[in-house]
Amino acid sequence: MSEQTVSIVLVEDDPPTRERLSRALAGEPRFALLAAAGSLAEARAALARHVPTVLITDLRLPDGHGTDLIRETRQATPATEILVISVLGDERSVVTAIRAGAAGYLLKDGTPEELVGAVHDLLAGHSPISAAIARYLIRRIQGPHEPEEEKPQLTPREIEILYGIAKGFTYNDIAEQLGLSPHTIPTHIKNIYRKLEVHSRSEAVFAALSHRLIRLGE
Amino acid sequence: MSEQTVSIVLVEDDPPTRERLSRALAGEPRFALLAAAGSLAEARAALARHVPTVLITDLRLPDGHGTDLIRETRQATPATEILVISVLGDERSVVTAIRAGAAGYLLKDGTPEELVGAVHDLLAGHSPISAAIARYLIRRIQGPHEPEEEKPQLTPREIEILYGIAKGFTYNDIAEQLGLSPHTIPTHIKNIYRKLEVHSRSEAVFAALSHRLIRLGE
DNA sequence: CGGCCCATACCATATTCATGGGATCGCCCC
DNA sequence: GGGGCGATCCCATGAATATGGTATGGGCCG
Repeated sequence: MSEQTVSIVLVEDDPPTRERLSRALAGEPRFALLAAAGSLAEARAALARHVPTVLITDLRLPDGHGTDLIRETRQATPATEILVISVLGDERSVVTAIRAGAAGYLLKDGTPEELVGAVHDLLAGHSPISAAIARYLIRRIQGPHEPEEEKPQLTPREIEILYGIAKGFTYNDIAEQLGLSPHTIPTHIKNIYRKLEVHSRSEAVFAALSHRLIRLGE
Repeated sequence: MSEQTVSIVLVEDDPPTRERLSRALAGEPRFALLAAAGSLAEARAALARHVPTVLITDLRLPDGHGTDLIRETRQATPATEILVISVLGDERSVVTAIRAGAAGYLLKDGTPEELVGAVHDLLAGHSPISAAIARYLIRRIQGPHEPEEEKPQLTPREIEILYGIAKGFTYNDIAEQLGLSPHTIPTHIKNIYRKLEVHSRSEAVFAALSHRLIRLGE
């Protein structure tokens, strides 16, 4: 990727841990630790002076939350890769931090080698993630464990008509598009209403989208 | 988690690689390699006989695709943890495999220790993921890089009314709910139509959902 | 073959909507 | 202080909708 120096800003409130992480980073000659902050304020001050290649930050800080720092850094210097190192392994923390712009997330139980490796991963465009964390991401990707809820099933024709309704067409428009008699449309719509348990076009659109019977997309 | 034996089925078409992985797993006394299959057919036969604790599989197989195996196994024996080991690092393969039910995904360049560690991670309910793979997941979580498309912006009042429409309420219903005069509703709706460039209630609901002005959820 | 469901077609009526007007009252900003 | 805009209110009319019927033909399946 490059033989150049990798500048790093480290944010970690616990002094012994901060020391430990600093030493771990110092083990790699190419790494230049620009600053080691112990609070959000210190971190902001450091980031105002330096633009690091990598930002390594804790989430729980004495004067605020690391996700704010992540968001700010993403805004100010999007090229900076952000690695979270935290003891917080709950889903909310993880997802929030990643949404804020973190590219990696390690739990605090790693070895020095793992930390150095993680930074290298980041520079290679990869995303070092502790296995315990990754499970959350996997679950997110797999989607909300659909309990195969019995969705009210509509016939293909009814689906077509629903799309017509969603697009705001009138009965006559729909009839013309589908090559039907205008008198046929109300019957289909009546059936749709019954199946979806609704009583108006707009409610039907909303319900159909909720049940994923039709999809968004213009 | 347990001191019991961990039964494993391995699926990998390349004989030397299969040998290498088998040996890596054999290094752990608690692991019992039930079968080492070289094709989808062999894998299915093995899984018909055994129900392993962990299934380790390649994606590209001579007689089909590993994701099918993953899907089948998820269906048949949901308790089996599934680990993908593949050279395929593209986003499609990764996401498809995970959606199919894989709980871990390693690239094929790992050390024997990493493979054994990954299996232990799986048993602990974690998700071992190669850093190169994880970047895709992160990006998915971070959401479709919103191009900050200027969505037509509605006033809070208009949003409220839109929800009313989506739920199928009539003008009078909405007016009553919001404590407004029934005569006020049409005016708001006219404004909504203008902003969304639509001409009916149902189309407005559809457009509003497309633009994420209102959200699904009953 | 008889039954069930989908798709189709038609009629009638009361309700609701869409849309054109016009109008008042705050609030913010230049 | 004037202009813009959001929010509110009111009226009127024609168009579209919701909803109750009834009815026919074509598949599919036991």
